[in-house]
Amino acid sequence: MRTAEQTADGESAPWGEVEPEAARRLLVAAVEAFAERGYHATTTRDIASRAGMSPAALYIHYKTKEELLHRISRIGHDKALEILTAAADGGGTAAERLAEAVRAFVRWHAERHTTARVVQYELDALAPEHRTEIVGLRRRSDAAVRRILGDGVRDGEFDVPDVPGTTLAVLSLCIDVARWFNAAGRRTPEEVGALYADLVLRMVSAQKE
Amino acid sequence: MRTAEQTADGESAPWGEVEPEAARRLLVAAVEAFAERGYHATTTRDIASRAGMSPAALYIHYKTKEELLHRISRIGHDKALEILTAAADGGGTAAERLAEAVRAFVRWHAERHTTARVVQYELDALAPEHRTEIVGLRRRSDAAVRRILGDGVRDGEFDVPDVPGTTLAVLSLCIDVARWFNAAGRRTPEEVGALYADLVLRMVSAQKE
DNA sequence: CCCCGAGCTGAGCAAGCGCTTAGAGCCTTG
DNA sequence: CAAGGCTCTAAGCGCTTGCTCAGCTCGGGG
Repeated sequence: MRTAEQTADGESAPWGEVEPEAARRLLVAAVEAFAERGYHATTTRDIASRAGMSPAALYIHYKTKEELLHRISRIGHDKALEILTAAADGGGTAAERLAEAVRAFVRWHAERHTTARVVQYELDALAPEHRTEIVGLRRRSDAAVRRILGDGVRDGEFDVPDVPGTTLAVLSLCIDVARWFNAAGRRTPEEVGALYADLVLRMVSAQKE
Repeated sequence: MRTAEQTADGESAPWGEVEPEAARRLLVAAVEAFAERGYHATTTRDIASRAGMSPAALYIHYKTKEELLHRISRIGHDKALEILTAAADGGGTAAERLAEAVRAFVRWHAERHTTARVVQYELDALAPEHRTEIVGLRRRSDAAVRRILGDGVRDGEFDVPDVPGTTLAVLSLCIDVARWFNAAGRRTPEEVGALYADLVLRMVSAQKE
């Protein structure tokens, strides 16, 4: 039986897997604080007070401030990898799968840009052993996109002279959405996802003649 | 007569305009430290010792640690704006000017990725009045690229349904180079610049039929 | 020869940091 | 109702932070 992990529409809630509730409140508070000020500029007192608790309460649920960051980074990277492998393994032509990968990945970076900012820009603040773990997940994300491009080239759908370089560029374009996306701005996450899927398809498509 | 501002080949040296020499040494040390660990995680003691001085020496040349960041950010943004306006105002077709803008802008982000990382990712650490000044420079950079795209659409060279959105995507793609570029990696700044110029041209080119 | 201002250092201050500890409150179990 | 365990708080420890200040050094002008 699932509880907090699932919402009515069946989509997984952002931090449903974090239990108990006090630990989740602290983690959500940490995501907001890290995204706003950065990991190093955020104090444990700030996190605790956002969660409505005393500074000491944090250490009942997490050993260190870095463990909080690691949990956030791990969950976020799992989600990112899930989105990209789902698109890579999905049905359809390489173009359809690439468009879906970019659309969904960008949508996640825009919709959850608070989380994504921490996930993408605080890697250096992780302890060495945690960083190598996360880097492994990132390599698998890279492989998923590279596979789609490779399939498209093989099937003659795409014209991509430099597959690794283009993979890097596509992922880079999507990731940077977390930096500039503003929830109060004019574009919705869906609109940005659609725009970016179109731009990426243009980057890789074989020219008609 | 120019001195430290110019090298033998006529290209401007990175921090030539910073005088006297001790102030420049401190600034270069700060760029390295900020890029490696981030502004908030860098101590004034670290900056001073990298420059071979005592912590107190920093405050003879700069009022605060934030003033150092502001000077770095200002010089970096001036350079970025100069690169983009030079390309926008240069001769040739819109496609040639866009390719040159991306090539030069990416090359700068790769070659000087230490500086670029501080310039692009430490905006939030600036004091409010310094931030608004820098945001103004960034808007002018945005306008330079938008102008090239607008010219290309007007002349029928480009097919760009969403000019502001595509401007954002092009700049975003270039800026993110500072995050992932590794000087020890396989690609040279020139190679990345050429690859990215090609990818961006594909994004905006009218399809042949 | 002495003085002087500029550049720099050693020592250190007040504030804030991550984290610990002793114990209070309260829910569960028998 | 008593015992035990879990969650949380108030207080604070040891340390580091950005920054200050009295004084040392040293090249150039009277």
